[in-house]
Amino acid sequence: MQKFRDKGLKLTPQRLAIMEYLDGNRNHPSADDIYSKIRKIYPMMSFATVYNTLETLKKRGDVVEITIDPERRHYDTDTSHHHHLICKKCKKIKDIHRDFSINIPEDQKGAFEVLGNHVEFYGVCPTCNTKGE
Amino acid sequence: MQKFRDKGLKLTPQRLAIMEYLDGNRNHPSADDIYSKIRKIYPMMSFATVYNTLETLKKRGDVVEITIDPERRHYDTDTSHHHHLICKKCKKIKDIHRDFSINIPEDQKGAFEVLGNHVEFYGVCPTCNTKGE
DNA sequence: TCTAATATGATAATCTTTATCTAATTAGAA
DNA sequence: TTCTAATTAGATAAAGATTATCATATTAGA
Ligand SMILES: [Mn+2]
Ligand SMILES: [Mn+2]
Ligand SMILES: [Zn+2]
Ligand SMILES: [Zn+2]
Repeated sequence: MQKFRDKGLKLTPQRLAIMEYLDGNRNHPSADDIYSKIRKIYPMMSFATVYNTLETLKKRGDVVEITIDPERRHYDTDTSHHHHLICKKCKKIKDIHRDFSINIPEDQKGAFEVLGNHVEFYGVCPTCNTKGE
Repeated sequence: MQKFRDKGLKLTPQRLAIMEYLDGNRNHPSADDIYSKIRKIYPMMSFATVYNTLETLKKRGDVVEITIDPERRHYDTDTSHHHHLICKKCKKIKDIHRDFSINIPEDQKGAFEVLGNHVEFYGVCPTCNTKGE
């Protein structure tokens, strides 16, 4: 938490609430997840502030945006290089920590400058599999 | 094209225009790409019909939805298993045909039923790299 | 030709995300 | 502690993408 007290980042109650919520959170929440949860405790929280803060944290590299759910964006506080497993039914996102050594064949890469990769595994989580039938 | 003339799919001029546009298209167009292009020739085309048709084609398995651009959904007529390379600047999407044998380590998979995977490579395409500087 | 089933498209509605702008707050200097 | 410049919050509007409604038009067959 203290790691935010620098680079001219002003600390406000709202930011602190968001950062506290995110700290150690491995659920890849959406903006709405964050807003809904926090407003219960801090009803003065605004949606705009959630987006503003996420934008700020993203720029600082404290949070990374995940494009894996077509419905909405999710945010990850684990900024290390890793991959994800998403449940097609409940959209729960799980981390996959493993360094797959995948590289694009030279003939397909051409002059494209490849900066990174992300593997999305998809399927059905144990919970949904049980409930389903 | 003739492959659509079955399973009770009614052929309308609008659908034919969309299918013709998609046939062999490797650009992973968005709904808007499709709509914008087609309306020049068929001004009677409606956005709703584009979405309706994409939904129909998706259900039939003739088209697959791609979640790689947080701004909008893209559609792929190549339904074989393959991966993508996206330019962070212009959002151009390129196919990567290669079967990476990636599997989730057992200890991380647990009881999760994994149905597939998709690798997203990202970087900067030659065009954007040149223009950029 | 007739008809049942299906599709179109105008329109409204919903949702997510971004933009604007003023009042309030923060951090740091004095 | 007080003051002030810079930043932030949040109400609100706006923008975009996608979905829902539903009356009208069209299609595929009988
Ligand atoms: Mn993660
Ligand atoms: Mn493709
Ligand atoms: Zn699930
Ligand atoms: Zn590019």
